[in-house]
Amino acid sequence: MERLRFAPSPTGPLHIGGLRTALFNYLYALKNKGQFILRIEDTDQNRIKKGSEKHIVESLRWCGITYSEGPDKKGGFGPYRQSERGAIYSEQVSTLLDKKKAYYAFDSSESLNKLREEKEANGEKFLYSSQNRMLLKNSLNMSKKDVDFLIKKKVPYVIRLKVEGNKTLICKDELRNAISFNSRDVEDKILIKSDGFPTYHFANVVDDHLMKITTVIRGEEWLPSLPFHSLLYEAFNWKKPKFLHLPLILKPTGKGKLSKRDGEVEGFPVFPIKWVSKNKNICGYKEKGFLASGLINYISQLGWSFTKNKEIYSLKGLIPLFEIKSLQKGGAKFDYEKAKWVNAKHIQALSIEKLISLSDSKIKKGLAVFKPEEIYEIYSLIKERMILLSDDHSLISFFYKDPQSYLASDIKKINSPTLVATIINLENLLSGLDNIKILKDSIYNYCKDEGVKFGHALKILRLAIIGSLSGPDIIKVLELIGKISALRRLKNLKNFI
RNA sequence: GGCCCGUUCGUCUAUCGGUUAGGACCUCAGGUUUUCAUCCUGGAAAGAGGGGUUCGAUUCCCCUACGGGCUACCA
Repeated sequence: MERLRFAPSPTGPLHIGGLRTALFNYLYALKNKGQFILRIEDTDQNRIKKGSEKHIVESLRWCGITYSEGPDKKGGFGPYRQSERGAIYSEQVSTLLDKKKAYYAFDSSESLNKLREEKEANGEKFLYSSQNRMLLKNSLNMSKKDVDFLIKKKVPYVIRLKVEGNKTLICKDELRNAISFNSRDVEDKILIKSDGFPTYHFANVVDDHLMKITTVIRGEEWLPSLPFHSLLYEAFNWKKPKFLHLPLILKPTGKGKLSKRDGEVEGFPVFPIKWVSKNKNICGYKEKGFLASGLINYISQLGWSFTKNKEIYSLKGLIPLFEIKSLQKGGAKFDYEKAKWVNAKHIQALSIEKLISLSDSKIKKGLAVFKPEEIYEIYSLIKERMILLSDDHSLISFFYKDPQSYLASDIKKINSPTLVATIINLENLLSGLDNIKILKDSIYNYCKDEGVKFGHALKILRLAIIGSLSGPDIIKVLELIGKISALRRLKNLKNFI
């Protein structure tokens, strides 16, 4: 059985790159009737940000990406937070030490940094690797007695993997096939840090093995670590999972991959749901007015493709379609316009009842003066114009609130020497009307008689009623708000000009 | 700099050696709706460059260019 995992670090909010990784793991697991689990990789105590784990969990929940095991769920392979698995890592690293596949290193990070700088100044490169590990301060070139002495004296140390030099390593990526590296370029990376915590590399490999992960789907930024991870599996003599590295999601403009900071700059969200930290409150897709299904649908197509000339799918609908071979290798630029278009399609697929239930309390309060069937009518009118759920504010408020002002450019568009006269005529027409249902015909006939363009008359009416030159069917709006409100609004416009 | 990955319309993508290189977003032009929008029709728009292999290359190989990632006791 396939077992997939999403393994984020709680160093900040989950962003849409991470969400897509989670999504593809989820899709692949479900497509193969396997399991999808969540594991929190909190091995860097310094970078943990409070609230991150909660943000990750709630984002996934909002999106409907469910996992069967995780920090907040029981499972047979827990705990699911790496910070709670310390004993496991100590035990595992000691087997590596016993097998002489790993060694103690006593070099301080300061001394190594200095070495790196010196080498770089000469245009050279420093690697803690087979090339020069014998020149450094580690258990490979010390007697056991000296090593024990240093450890006993509590001299800080790390544990590194011993990587054999000058071997060709062929690693397999499910998307790119064989990738070859030379092991001399692979560092003896740290397995256990001096604070006793494992590094990402070590904890990740140990946990994937112990949690029986069969396929690892992660971002392309991990591709350079693949040879190291492979070597680690080999050092343990463990069976490797399949690896698949997803193309990165790129910034819409400029260079590089999309990062957590881009949203604020580019004017679109980068988090599924809002992120609240100390004195900041950053809006997410949910708050922006996206449907979870719309967001998921859009990001699923970054690095994958809309198949069969159909582009709108629910999360569930995506599952049977998911296939590794239909994944893209190159990075994909994020396109907010298209994301909105996809979202609009998802809104259009909603029932009116559902749409009504999704509106916030402010709107519900404003609409309280209307009868239920009228409210239904209002939402039917605006639904097709909605791109974001939050568009309801601008689309609905004029039903219960008179326009407060008009754009000078709009006034200019309707202005003519006969403007005031036309407004007065419209007022008269309206007030003399017994049945508002025949309003449209009355205006039409009036226009015909007076030689006024029907479109022009309706423009004036629209500006007066909703305060804008574009909006839903103005006749229907007028029927809903009633004669009294309409007359008041016409008067307001007349007074304004 | 080193190592690795990638490259089809502006953007997301289809194409499993032979196609008028298809679709979607965006955009432009028409049309329907006696108003707005929806919607419909149509247009513009691409194989980075150079070498091979082949009867034939967007597709396979090599080189170059460009883009990206990694290069921490961060993930």
